[in-house]
Amino acid sequence: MDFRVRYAPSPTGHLHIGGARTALFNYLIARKEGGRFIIRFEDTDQTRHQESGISNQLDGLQWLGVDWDESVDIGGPYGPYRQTERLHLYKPFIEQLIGSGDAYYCYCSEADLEQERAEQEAKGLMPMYSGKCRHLTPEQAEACRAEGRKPSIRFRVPENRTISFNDRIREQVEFESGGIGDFIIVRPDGIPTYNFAVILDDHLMKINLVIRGEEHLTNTPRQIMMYEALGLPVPEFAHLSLILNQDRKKMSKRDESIIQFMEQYRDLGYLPEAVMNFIALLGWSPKGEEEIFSKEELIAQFDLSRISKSPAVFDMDKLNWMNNVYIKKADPDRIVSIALPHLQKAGRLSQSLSAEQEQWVRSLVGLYQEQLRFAGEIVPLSELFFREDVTFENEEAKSMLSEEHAPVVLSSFLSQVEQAADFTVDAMKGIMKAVQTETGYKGKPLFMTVRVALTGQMHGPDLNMTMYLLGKETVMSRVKKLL
RNA sequence: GGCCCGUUGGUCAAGGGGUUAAGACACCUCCCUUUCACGGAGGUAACAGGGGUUCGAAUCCCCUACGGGUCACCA
Repeated sequence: MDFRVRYAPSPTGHLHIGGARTALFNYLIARKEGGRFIIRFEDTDQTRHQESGISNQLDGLQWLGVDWDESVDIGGPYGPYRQTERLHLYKPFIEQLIGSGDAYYCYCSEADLEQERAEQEAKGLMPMYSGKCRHLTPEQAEACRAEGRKPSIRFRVPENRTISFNDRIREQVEFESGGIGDFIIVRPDGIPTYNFAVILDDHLMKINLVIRGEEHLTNTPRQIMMYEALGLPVPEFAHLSLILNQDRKKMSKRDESIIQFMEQYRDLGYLPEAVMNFIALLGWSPKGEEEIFSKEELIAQFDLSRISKSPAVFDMDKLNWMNNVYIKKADPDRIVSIALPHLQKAGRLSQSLSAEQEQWVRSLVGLYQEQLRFAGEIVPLSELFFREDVTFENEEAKSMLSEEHAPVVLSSFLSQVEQAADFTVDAMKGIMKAVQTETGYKGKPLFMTVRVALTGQMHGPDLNMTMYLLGKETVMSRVKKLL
């Protein structure tokens, strides 16, 4: 039998970390097992649906490096791939359930239900549908219709049933049907609810393993009861634990302690392969000690049995470290192309660059490539190249220039720079060497003096490259101001 | 509150009856370097608590605590 898994998001917004991980795990297992990965959209809630949600999800996954075999854009043998286009497919199943008595019409209005809930809560009971429309006589039903009430359809939850299933991650899980009230499967407007549509779609699309978030765990017994009432085979389930924020709370959409959407990572200059690698490690751990994996390696290594039951806290520090690992290894031109827009957006560079400027940017980004945690970080890191005047970062830096050797070193340095025939990176070495021979200073007194004079900082990237990138004019004017 | 799931260093985590309880991030120290970053070498730091079972429990069972999920005409 073909191995088929799916990611079934609701198209309400951007691709979230949790969704990305669910999609990724489905994708990895599909590729590993030589199965098919399907993306289907659960858009039955008309009030929340956003048209852009579909492309947000797909674009986010594409950026991450996850591809799919069947979905709304490329079609497939079991389409359509959005629920609102599948409404006609659900009809026979609804009729079957009504016919067998496993589902019934319920004429309660939302106001009725709300009142019922309020009464239950007042009595200290937990809200659960009472089942009062279960045994409506034809006359009562007729009366309701005469009042203009439009019925929803509820699933009749069997009494005294224990529903147990073997979750691939959580192992044996059991629920009692007594704790589950009859739930709505079709809204009065004829559109099925998620819990109902999802089982039909999974069945119709021949999904045999459902990998999804833990928030669906308690939906599972409902779904199993429906599969059974319909006489359909029940797929396997694997429920992934949640991803928590750094306060160990479930990430809420408004949570600002964590960057939650793929789009934001892309915009900040994270590398998709790093983000994929990192997300894969959220709740899954490889066999050995290696943690850096290409997509191909992830596919080869991935294994459902190594998924953790406990929730994972999203650790931004580690993501940053991992992204830096990938940036260091990346082709410099690629990092330039990601970093450049950040510099332009910050107003450091104009939108169109001369060939010379382009070369300059290449060197600039190259200077910082080893330490960038994400490409956007180039803006704060390279600040010293863009400001008008040198400002000293602290008193210690300033005092470097009041030492007695400072004027000696600087005036020698200035004349060497003035005389320099060319101002290439290699030429810088010669200049510093000449200053050394002329003044007799070397090491820290020499280099630190020049560094502080040019940048105002005691720490910074390679000095030769810094001088070269500053350019002859800037170097001279910065030194002159200090003499 | 009922039901369900979880709990190994600050974080991710390995381990599944006998281990000096891995490894990674972060942090600290040292080395490299004019400095920073990178890199390298070390270091601090954990089985939520209590009962069992067992010759022996981080590993198995029960209870408690804590965290989370869910109880919708949301997915």
